[in-house]
Amino acid sequence: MIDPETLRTANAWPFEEARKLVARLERTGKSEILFETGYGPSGLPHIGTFGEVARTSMVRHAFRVLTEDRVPTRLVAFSDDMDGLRKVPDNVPNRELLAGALNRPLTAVPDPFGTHESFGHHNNARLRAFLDRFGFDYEFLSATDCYRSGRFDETLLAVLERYDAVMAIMLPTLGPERRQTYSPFLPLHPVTGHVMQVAIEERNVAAGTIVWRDPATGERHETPVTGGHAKLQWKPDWAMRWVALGVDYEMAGKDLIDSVKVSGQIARALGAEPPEGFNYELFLDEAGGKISKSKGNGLTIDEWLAYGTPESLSLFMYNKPREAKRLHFDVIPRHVDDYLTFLEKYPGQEGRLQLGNPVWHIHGGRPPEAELIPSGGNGPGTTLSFSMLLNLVAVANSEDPAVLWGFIRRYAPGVSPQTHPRLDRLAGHAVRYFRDFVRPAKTYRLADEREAAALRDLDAALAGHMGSTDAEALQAVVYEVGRTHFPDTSGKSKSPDGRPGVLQTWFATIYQILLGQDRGPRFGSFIALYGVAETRALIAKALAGDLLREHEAFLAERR
RNA sequence: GAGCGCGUAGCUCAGCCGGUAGAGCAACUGACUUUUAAUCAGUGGGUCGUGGGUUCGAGUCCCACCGCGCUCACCA
Repeated sequence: MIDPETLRTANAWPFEEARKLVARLERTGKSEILFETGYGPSGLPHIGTFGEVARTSMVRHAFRVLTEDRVPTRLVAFSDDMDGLRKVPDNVPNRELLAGALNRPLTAVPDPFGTHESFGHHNNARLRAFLDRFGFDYEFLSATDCYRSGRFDETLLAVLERYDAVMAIMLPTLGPERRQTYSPFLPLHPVTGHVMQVAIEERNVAAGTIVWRDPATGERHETPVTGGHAKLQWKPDWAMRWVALGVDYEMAGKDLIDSVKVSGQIARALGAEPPEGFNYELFLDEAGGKISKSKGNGLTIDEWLAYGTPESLSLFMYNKPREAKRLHFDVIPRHVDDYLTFLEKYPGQEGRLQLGNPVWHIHGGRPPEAELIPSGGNGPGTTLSFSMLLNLVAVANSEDPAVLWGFIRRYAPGVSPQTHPRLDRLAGHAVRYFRDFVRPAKTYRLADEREAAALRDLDAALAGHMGSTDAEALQAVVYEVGRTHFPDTSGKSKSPDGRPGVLQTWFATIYQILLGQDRGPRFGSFIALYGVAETRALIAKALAGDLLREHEAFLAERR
C-alpha cells in the first residue's frame, strides 16, 4: 500500500498521464478506462510498436495504482487490417502473389508466407506473438472483424448522418485536387474487392448507403456503409474507432500530431470526447539524423535484444519519451547498466523515490531483486556491471562463455551461472557484443624474425609449465623471455632483483600478434585462465600465420 | 509556413516541487611488490546558448532572441 500523499505528488511521466485519466473519469463518469495502441499490419511489428505498448502499459499501471485498482482497465491492440494494400513490401517472399492483390484489404490479400488465411492475418499473428513474447497484457482487435461483425455500424451511420460536419473538418486540411474526390467513406468494390478512393455522388442516410461510380467502367454502385462493405478513410476511421470502442487513451508519435487534432475534432462532431493523448518523439539514428526505412539506419528490436536485455529496452522507452533520442547500438550498454543500477538502488529507496525509479514502471511495481556479487566486506554486495563484463570478454578474447566465466569468477569468487542466471544471460550478450563489435575491430599482424624468435622461446619456456594455473609464475616466465629479447637498457625499469627490465614493446608484440589488439590483459593471468596448452597452440598458429589468415577469412565472411 | 524538442565539463548526458552545479567515459596521479587490460583510491576541468523578467534566491518558472534537429503540410 502506497501512501496517498506520495501517490498524489508522484511526478514520473506515467503518473502525469494517469492523472489526466483520473480527471477524465470524474468528468465523464465512465466506469472503465480503455487504452488503445494502433498497428498497421502492412509490415512487421518493430521497435516502435514495442515502445508504444510498453509506454502505454506503464501509464495503465500507474493509473491502476493511482485508483487502487477500483476502475477496470483494458488495453486494446488494434490492427488496421482492412486498410488497402498500397504497394508490395520488398521484404516478403512470393511478391507476385501480392502484386495481384493491390488495393484489396490486407485481410483479403493472400499470405505470401503461405501460413495464414491472408497477409493481414499473418502479420496480426506476428504482432500477437511479438507482444506475447514480452508478456504484455492486451486484447487484440482486428479492424476487419469489427467492420464485418457490425460492431462499428452504429458509429458508421453516425458518420453518414454527420457527413457534412466531417467534410467541413477534413476539407480544409486537404490540397485542392484531393478536395475534389475526397470522401470519408471508402467503399469496397463488389467485384474486384478493391478499397475504392472515389467521390461520393449521393448518400442515403435513411438506408445507410452511399452511391459512387467506378472510374474504370463508369458503373454506378450503391453500397451500405455498414457490415464491412465500406471502411473509413484514415482520420475519420481513427475518430470512429475511438467513439465506437470508447477509447480513453492513445499515444501517438509526433508525426501524427495533426492527425490526432483532426480526428479529435471529428470525434467531437460525432458527439464524443476524444481520448487523452500523448505525443512521443521519434527516434534518431547513430548520427542524430532521422531514421529512414529505406536506408535501414534504424535499429531493429532483435538487434537490441542480441546485445541488451528486454529490461534495458524498456528503460530506453521509459526515459524521456518526449525527447528525440538516438536509437543505436552504442546506447545499449549504457541502458543495460543504468537498469542494473536502478534495480540495485530500488530496495533502499523510500516510497517517493521508488515511484520515480524506472524499474518500478518497467516491472509493474514489483521489480525483482538485483543479482549481487560479493564486494569483499560484509556489505550486501554489488552489481557486476555490463561494461565490466564487456571488458572481461575483451580480456578473455573468447566467444566461449566458459572462458568468460573463468574471468568472472576471478573477479567475483563463488559466483556461477547457477547462482546468477541473469548475470549468465548478460554474459551471453557480452559475448555477442564481443563477436560483432570487438572482434571485427581487431587487426592481427605477422611476427618479424626477432618477434618470432621471442615467441618461440616463450613457447619453449611454457612447455615447462604445462597445466599450470599459477598466474604469477606464468607472468614471471613472460618477463624472463622478454628480458632476453626485449631488454630495457635505459635503466628506467628493473626487475625485483635489480636486473634490467623489459621493454613495453614486448607486450605490444604479444597483444598485436596473438590477440590482434594493441592492449591486452596481464598476460600471465591470461595464460592461467586460457590454459598453457591453449596458449602454446595460439603461439603456434600465430607463427604459422594462421591467426592473420583466419581473421581475414572471418572479416570476409561478415561482408 | 505550422508544430514538437534540444542547447549544462573534452565527449555522452543526469539535474525531481526554484535553495551555491553532478555522473559515466576521456585526461592526469597513486595503489595492486616488475611501465600492459581490469579493479580500487584520488585530482583537475563548467559565464548551465544569449538578453531581459518574476523572486530573498533561477540551470530549474515566464518572455524575447540566437543556434541545431525533427515532424506535418501527398498516404496511413
